[in-house]
Amino acid sequence: MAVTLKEVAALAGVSRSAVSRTFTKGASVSRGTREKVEQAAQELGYRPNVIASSLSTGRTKMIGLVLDNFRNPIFLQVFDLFTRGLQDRGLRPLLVNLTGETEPENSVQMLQQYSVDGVIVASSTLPPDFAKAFRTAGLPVVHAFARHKPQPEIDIVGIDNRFCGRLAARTLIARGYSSIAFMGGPATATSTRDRLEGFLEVAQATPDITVSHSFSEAYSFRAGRAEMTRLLQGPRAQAYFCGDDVLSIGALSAIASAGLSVPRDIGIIGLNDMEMAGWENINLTTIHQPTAGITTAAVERIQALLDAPQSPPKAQLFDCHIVERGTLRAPPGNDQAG
Amino acid sequence: MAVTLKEVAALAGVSRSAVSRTFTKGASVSRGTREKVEQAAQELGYRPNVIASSLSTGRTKMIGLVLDNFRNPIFLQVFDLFTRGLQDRGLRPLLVNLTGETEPENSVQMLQQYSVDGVIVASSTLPPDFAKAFRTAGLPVVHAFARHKPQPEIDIVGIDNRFCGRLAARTLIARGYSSIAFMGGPATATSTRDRLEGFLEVAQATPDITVSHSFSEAYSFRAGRAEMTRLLQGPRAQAYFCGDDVLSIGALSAIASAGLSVPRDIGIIGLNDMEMAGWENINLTTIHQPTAGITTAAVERIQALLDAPQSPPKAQLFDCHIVERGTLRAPPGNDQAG
DNA sequence: CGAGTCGTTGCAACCGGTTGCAAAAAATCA
DNA sequence: TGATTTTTTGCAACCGGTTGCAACGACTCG
Repeated sequence: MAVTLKEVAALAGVSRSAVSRTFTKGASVSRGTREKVEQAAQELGYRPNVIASSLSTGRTKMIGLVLDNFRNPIFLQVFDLFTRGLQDRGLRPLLVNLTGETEPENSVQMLQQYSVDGVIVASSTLPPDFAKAFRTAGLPVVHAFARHKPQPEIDIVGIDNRFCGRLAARTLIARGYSSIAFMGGPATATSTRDRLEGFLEVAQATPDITVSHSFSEAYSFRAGRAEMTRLLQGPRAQAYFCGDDVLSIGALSAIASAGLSVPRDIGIIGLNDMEMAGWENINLTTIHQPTAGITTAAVERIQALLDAPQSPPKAQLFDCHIVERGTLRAPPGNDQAG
Repeated sequence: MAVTLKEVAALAGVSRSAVSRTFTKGASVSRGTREKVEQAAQELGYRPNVIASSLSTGRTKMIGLVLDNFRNPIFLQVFDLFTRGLQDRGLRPLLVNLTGETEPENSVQMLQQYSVDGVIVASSTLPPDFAKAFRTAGLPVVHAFARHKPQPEIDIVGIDNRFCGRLAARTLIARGYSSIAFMGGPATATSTRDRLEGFLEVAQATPDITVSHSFSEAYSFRAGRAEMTRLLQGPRAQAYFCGDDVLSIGALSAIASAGLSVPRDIGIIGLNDMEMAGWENINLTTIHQPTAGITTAAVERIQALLDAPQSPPKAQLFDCHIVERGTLRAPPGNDQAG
């Protein structure tokens, strides 16, 4: 159906090699030949077939994009950033939806069958070994939103979740909350475990602070609402660090349903700073995760790996900071003028 | 790097054809040969390379998935459904992010270069001709969330937006609102234009009803909030049909910021029934769009087209219905018991 | 036991490109 | 101008598979 190199060669009156060379940059073609070929190609509407050329070159310019979270709206943005970032560099995302799957083997085989040049795993919940399976199979891989490790076995880019946990605890304590809690995502998620660790580290090192924690079933509204509803039935903390924004929003709705008010009765701080957190009817104080920086870095890193597959893995960490909105009370001694 | 057919053939002591045939269902191989080959393949960890085989078979099992909206959370669900639907049928989504792009040519060429077997365009805002470009180029295509047409030139699956407009108008009128308005998405979106038409059709045909309309800049929270803020500065309608849920949520936040209450002061009805609409702190009355049904139908249709590329295009329409929540007042004469 | 069937197998060509190599053509130099 | 170097070009093999075809062997049947 599509026009092939052979037809172009015939029309231009040159060999197939000549046509191939005009479309391979850096190859040696004379001005005259190039013009004849370009003319013929133009006329026939010829475009070289990437798939066919990949057989000899070993490059498909396809990148496997592996995702396992399609519930959290933040991933829509992640999606957008990844697909555009790849496209802008002439790479094509071949998608793998991992929902429910935890064994890497299937994905590895599938992506190998399609000869992708590399793989980006975007998930904060997958176990650290997951991405390693791609590397073991010989595929360049970078794990975005990964758990931090000083000497990683594969390339990772993300945030320091323990730091975020500490930041949250310090912030709550500085606001004068003396009874604080962490309401995490799923107990199995590495991101949640790390955030908890950092949170406890600071809380337990500070005198006169009561700290507790619990987990939700998923990083989702429903899970957050359910967990906060449950928490409100017992003795409650003064402020909660929720493992994620969407979880926070679920918690906020549970609090509202219980007839309580934020930040008057309870303080909430989230993590991610997703777009919704800034919506006026949500107005969530949260820790900003630089999604754009992370995705860009991941794309750049995978591209670098294509050229130098053997370069030693490194970890790239991005800074997080508090975005002040309306779900925490002001620091004590701070006159709430206005 | 990866194991090839040749190596398996060598280890099994058979010809390359024999190996190929054991992995091609329907091909003729004796029991003995098959066993030898399977044994060898197992041992080496061989998987046939789809890319290579596509050269002869003309099938890559890749489907181009073309999207242009990465702001509206409903598309995260659409994404999930499409990628899983395709995967479940052994197809692979190759993603095209169309943000900002309106010319189909680039996407057509790109997807042709990758020899995708078919294309799914998922957008309610693209002009009807967009998807046609793929068909013209010889690629099977189905347009999901497309504008309805009785005799389409390409396969479409979606909802009847004019019907939804009429349904919204009838609902508002039945609730006793006498001054109603449509707050649409972008004026260029076909979905918005059609919803408006249906809305006006009913409103104008009903005596003693005042009707008006306006457009937002995009299907987004910010656009909805901005437009409703603007509307509240003039004489306002009693109830608004917003072109989309996320737009409705923006409108709700503007209304709250203005110190007004829903549904007491203003009624709102949305469209989509995205997950968030059901969140207790949003609780939006809306028209349900059967996203799952649409995506499933689109995937099934594209698969059918792979086998019968010449089958005449058809339009598949899905029914919509009202989901009653808390942003419209009860019908008049209906005692609000409870 | 020989002829006729039928399922199995390998050869070789092909899918749409790329690329090493050697021959041909063009450019450079003496 | 002829010899030498450099550039351009086509041939042919290859990337990893598939498939038409003819040869082969086993099996059936008369």
